Amino acid sequence: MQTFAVIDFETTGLRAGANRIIEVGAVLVRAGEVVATFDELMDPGVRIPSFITSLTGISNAMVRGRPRPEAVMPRLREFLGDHVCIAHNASFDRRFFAAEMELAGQGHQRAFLCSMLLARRLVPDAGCHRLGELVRHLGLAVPAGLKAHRALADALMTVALWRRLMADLRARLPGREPDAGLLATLSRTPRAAVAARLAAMA
DNA sequence: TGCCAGGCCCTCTTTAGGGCCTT
Repeated sequence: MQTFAVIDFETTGLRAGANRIIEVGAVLVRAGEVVATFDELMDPGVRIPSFITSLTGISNAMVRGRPRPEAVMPRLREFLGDHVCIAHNASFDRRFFAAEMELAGQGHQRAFLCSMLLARRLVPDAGCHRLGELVRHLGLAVPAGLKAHRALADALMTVALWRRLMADLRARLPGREPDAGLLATLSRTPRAAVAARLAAMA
C-alpha cells in the first residue's frame, strides 16, 4: 500500500527564497490513516509581518529560540523519505521546499501532487476551492480544535480532503487504485475533459 | 520612488488579461 506525505508550510510571505518558512506540518498517510506526524516552529531570522501574525497566530515571540529552518529541513527531508508529497496549492509549498533546501545547503527537488488542482476537477460545484471552504462544503470530519492557518492543522485538513477525493475516484474507477501516476495525469487534464477521461478509464 | 510570486484556468482568448489559491 502506497504511503503519501501531506505537507504544509506557514511562511513570512508568498515569495520563496525572499520570504522564509516559520512552521511546517507534515503527516505520513498509509491506507488512508495517519501513521506519523512532523510539526515544528522555526525562527526565520527575520521579523514576521503583522499580517502573517494576524493570519496564522504565529508571533515573533513564539519563534524566538526555535531552531532555524536550515536545521529543520534536513530532518523534514528524512521524515518525508521518498514518499510523494501532497499539498493544497502544491506549487507554493514545492517552491518553498526547494528554496529552503537550497538555503540549507541540500539542493533537493521532489514530486508534489496538488489537492487543489484535483479538487477543482472532482468537486467543480464547490465554487471556492480554498482548503477551509472545501472542508466545509464537503462536510468533512476533521480532528476537533484544529486552528486553520497553522501548519499541522492545515496538513490534517488536507488529509481529510485527500481521503474524500480518493474515495470519489475509487467510486468512479471501480477496481482501480488511484496511484501517483494516475493522479498526476488527472491533475494535468483540462477540467472540461476530466469527466470524459474518467468515463473512458472506468 | 514604487513595486515586488507563480502556476493554473477561464474567457468578452490565442498578437491577452485577470481571477483564483497559497502566506
